[in-house]
Amino acid sequence: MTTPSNPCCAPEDSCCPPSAEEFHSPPNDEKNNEQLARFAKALSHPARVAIVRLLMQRKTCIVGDIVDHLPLAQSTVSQHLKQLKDAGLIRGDVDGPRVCYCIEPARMAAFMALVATL
Amino acid sequence: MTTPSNPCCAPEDSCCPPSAEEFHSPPNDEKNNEQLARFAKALSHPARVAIVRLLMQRKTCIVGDIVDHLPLAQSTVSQHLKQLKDAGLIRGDVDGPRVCYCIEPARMAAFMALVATL
DNA sequence: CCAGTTAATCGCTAATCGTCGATAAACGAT
DNA sequence: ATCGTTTATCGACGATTAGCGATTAACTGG
Repeated sequence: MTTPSNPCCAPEDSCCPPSAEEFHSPPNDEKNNEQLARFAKALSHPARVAIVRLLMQRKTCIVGDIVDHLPLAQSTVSQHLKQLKDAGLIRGDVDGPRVCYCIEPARMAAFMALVATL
Repeated sequence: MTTPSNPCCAPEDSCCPPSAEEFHSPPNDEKNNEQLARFAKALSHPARVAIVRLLMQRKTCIVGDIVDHLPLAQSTVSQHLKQLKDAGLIRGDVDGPRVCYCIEPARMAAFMALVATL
């Protein structure tokens, strides 16, 4: 067991500064399909969907708390986080001994926009 | 090579009658995550995204034509179609020797709605 | 009935995924 | 400097995916 529900960041003051990233204009269909597939693959497992939901609800970027919220081993959760990070949907900032994950809003918007183009 | 771009159905008069399926009210989060993951997994490959796009554009439900539009073997395309069908995103109606695939609009809407809940 | 067309299924191989326990790496506190 | 905490990474294993050619099944037209 880890620390008993100890949020890594202040609830309102997020540890992840908002990255000012803009959504680029959509390229050709080919690239669009690949990008959408990449995003979709990142969300193709219930645990990863749950993680994204968790990060959307709690703006603070917990990480050990995520493990507590899922019925999976710490290493497994870490792998899921890696996949989400590789897809660009979340970001992980090192904060002392812990790592704070948070949503990458621009990428999330990009994903939703791509879904809307279907 | 198959028949040279021979649409299986009349362009405007679709061979797939509109199935009057309604979108059920969203159950708990657990189920939502699983359902969203299922949809996302179906779209987690560029070829399957391309197929869905194709079926959205051309309302007629081609099938051999899909193979002509993708750089994949017929058997591979058939597997992708099966996955999309298993996820409920598309439907296949037998029309003589051919099979007409088309979008399942209610499921598509359900997917988009789930994505919007993130 | 037979030949041809169309799509699905069957093996097969290589690659990736999901999961875990164990270990390593980074850090704060003592 | 060492210890405890936290997270990432490393094997290992079984399950799944992606791809193909070959075969089978279903249907139509002579």
